Amino acid sequence: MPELPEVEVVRRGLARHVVDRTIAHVDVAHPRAVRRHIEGGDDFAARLVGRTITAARRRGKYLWLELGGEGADAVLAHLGMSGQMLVAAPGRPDEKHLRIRIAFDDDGAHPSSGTELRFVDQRTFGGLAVSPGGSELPKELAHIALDPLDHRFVDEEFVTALRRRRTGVKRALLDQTLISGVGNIYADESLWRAKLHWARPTETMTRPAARLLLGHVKDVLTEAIGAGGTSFDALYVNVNGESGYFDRSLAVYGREGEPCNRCATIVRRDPFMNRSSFTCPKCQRRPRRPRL
DNA sequence: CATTTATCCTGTAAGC
DNA sequence: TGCTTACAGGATAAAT
Repeated sequence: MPELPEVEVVRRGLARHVVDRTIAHVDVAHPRAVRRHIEGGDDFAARLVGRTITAARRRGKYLWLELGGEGADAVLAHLGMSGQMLVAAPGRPDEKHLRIRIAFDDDGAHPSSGTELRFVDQRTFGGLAVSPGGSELPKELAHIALDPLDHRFVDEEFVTALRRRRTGVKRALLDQTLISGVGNIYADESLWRAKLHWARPTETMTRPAARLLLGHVKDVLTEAIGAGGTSFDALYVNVNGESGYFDRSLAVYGREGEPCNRCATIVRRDPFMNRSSFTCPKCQRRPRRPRL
């Protein structure tokens, strides 16, 4: 599932393969993939043709491709649960869930000349849209907090904001308006490293405890990027179709019934927000007054 | 206003 | 074997 590390790996692939290339054709095969582009698929395509991609950027789980020329618009993308950005040879057979195809007008100078960009998305929670230019950050992302790997992220502001919340610590980690980029997998991994239960009320966390948690969040995200991301359900791949291998380093996520790496206690799974939370019941004590 | 819940979607796997 | 059901979960609209 694409969280910050997976999106960052994809962003790096896009920076390598499509930046400095000019768009020649755009085919929208499924309207749902551009549902956030209010003007529709035809307008989406028309706005891209002839534009040159000048940069690939990311905040949290969002990424965007900056477009040169008038307007300085951007193609804003979210991978949702199963979105893939694939760099493919044009002759390769279409993927079953191919949603958008972007072809380029290459003169042979770019190392990736001749390839096309495909947005493939099985569960259709992801999508692309053109975001009007004029600001450094696409305006649709104004409510998305800085992610913890952004150099502008201020640790002490996060610590203060976290402790001001009146909710469970995992809910807070998943709140993209508080800290962006963390999803279910890395939330569980960070909490395990910090020895915190997901239902721990944020208001009971000390500042040092919050700092330690944040440090673990940064560590796990950084390590996962280094491993090429987590391909737990094989729906996540990089732009070349390759899986990441951080799943081998997961301590609790998806390990129900297996022994904790620290104390060998059996990892348990709890229902949480229409999904699951994985914890070691010994390392991560359930609070007396849990906030679900 | 702050917080929580329901909803979107499809493929896989478990259960009967 | 074949059908039904549960599950995966990010973002957001709607509800509390």
